[in-house]
Amino acid sequence: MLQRLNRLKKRKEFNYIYKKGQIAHADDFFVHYVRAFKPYPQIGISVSKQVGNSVIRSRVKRIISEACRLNIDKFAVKNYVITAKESAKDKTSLDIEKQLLRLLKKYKLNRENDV
RNA sequence: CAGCUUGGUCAGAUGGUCGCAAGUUGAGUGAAAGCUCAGUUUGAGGAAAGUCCGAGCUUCAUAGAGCAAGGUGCUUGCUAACGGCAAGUCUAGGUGACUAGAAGGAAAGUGCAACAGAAAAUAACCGCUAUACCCCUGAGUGGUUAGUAAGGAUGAAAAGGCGAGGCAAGAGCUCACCGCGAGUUUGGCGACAAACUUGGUCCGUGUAAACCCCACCUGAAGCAAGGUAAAAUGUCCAUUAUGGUUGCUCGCCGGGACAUAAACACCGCUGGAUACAUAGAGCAAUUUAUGUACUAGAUAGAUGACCGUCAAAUACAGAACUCGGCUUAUAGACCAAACUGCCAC
RNA sequence: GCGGGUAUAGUACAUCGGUAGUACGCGAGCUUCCCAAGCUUGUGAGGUGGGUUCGAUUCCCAUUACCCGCU
Repeated sequence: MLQRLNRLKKRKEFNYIYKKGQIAHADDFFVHYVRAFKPYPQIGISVSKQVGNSVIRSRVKRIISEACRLNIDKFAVKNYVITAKESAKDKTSLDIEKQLLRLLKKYKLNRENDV
């Protein structure tokens, strides 16, 4: 699980990011991102009811969260909302982690690229 | 041995690495609230689900009156309470163990019973008969008359069934057997059962999961309840008003309602009608006594990821104030009891 | 989390327990040189599973899906 510091909390912040942010796509999820409010990256995770019942949703959320936690150093200092697609329910944590890293590279969200 | 019925138990374990939440101990920092680091303990189910019942708790009046509305409906018991559970009764199903049942009242009243059929509920349309009676006639063989529910294609349902006697023809008209009703006695706390007696006006069919009647029960809203702290602006109404308490009437209480903005910190928040074991009471549900055990409490919302071993690790599924039930979903494994069939002795 | 509602033809809606109807749509025909409009005609449905009843879309129970309200 992510540290408390790196979580997004307020509904307002989520709405702001949905409204103003840019979108990056991967196979099983997509990411809204926008400039940071704080000097460290913050991540919120959203899994809609279409993905499955509460057990499956919870599992998807944890896997994504775990992938983010292990790679939190590689995120550029921005705010992110990661939304899971319906296909994410059968994936393992390795798959998700691989996709996340590829996405960060592709959209130049690595920390080295941050200015 | 095979099949079947019922009841119950479990719901992956274990080691390592990296994490999350809460409590707690220590250290650091800070005026304080708190924050950071290190250690340690604990951390999701049998249904946590559906939200179908019941209760606690909170607010409204102290929970009040009447009407309306809704629920339940065999008996006895259990329970804080219940639409739940247990033990029985009756009916239906099964060879049986056993299973299922919203199972009061149709003679308080109203409604409905399509199509078909003579008729769907005060049964004479057809048929049968001509004893008695009346009319007519030469004569009954006739009837704008009388008797008659044995027969009549239907229908889910047709006026107790079947046989014999009887009759003009028929008919519980009479009789035997069966069914049904009433009474008495016996057994049972009771639902009810058994035996006996008696009833032919046994001539009010079905439907109450149609309205309804009877008996019993229900004040309303829900932790987004509610409390503590903090709390800006505008508009409207103002005691014959307005709002709340229930759908209506009464009664009761209070200054209130709406919009925008801001805020959402803490309490409520988890130890209780609690679970298990033993002993006593009871057929049982349950209960009494004693002992032992208890440590989820989040708030964008904690239980995860990876690797190894156990033949295999896989079902349904994730706490959000708390309990008691019901209903629904569910891989695999195990235990106990009973029944039926076959084989052997 | 709590409270409430709906499900009928491809679509929008009706229906007192007794063969489920209307409009638009879709198919065919007529009309026209052709199309549109018009006329005639046809097609096609009770969310799922039980129960009550002679009989259920309707009454009762369970279940599934969808919608609405309370921040």
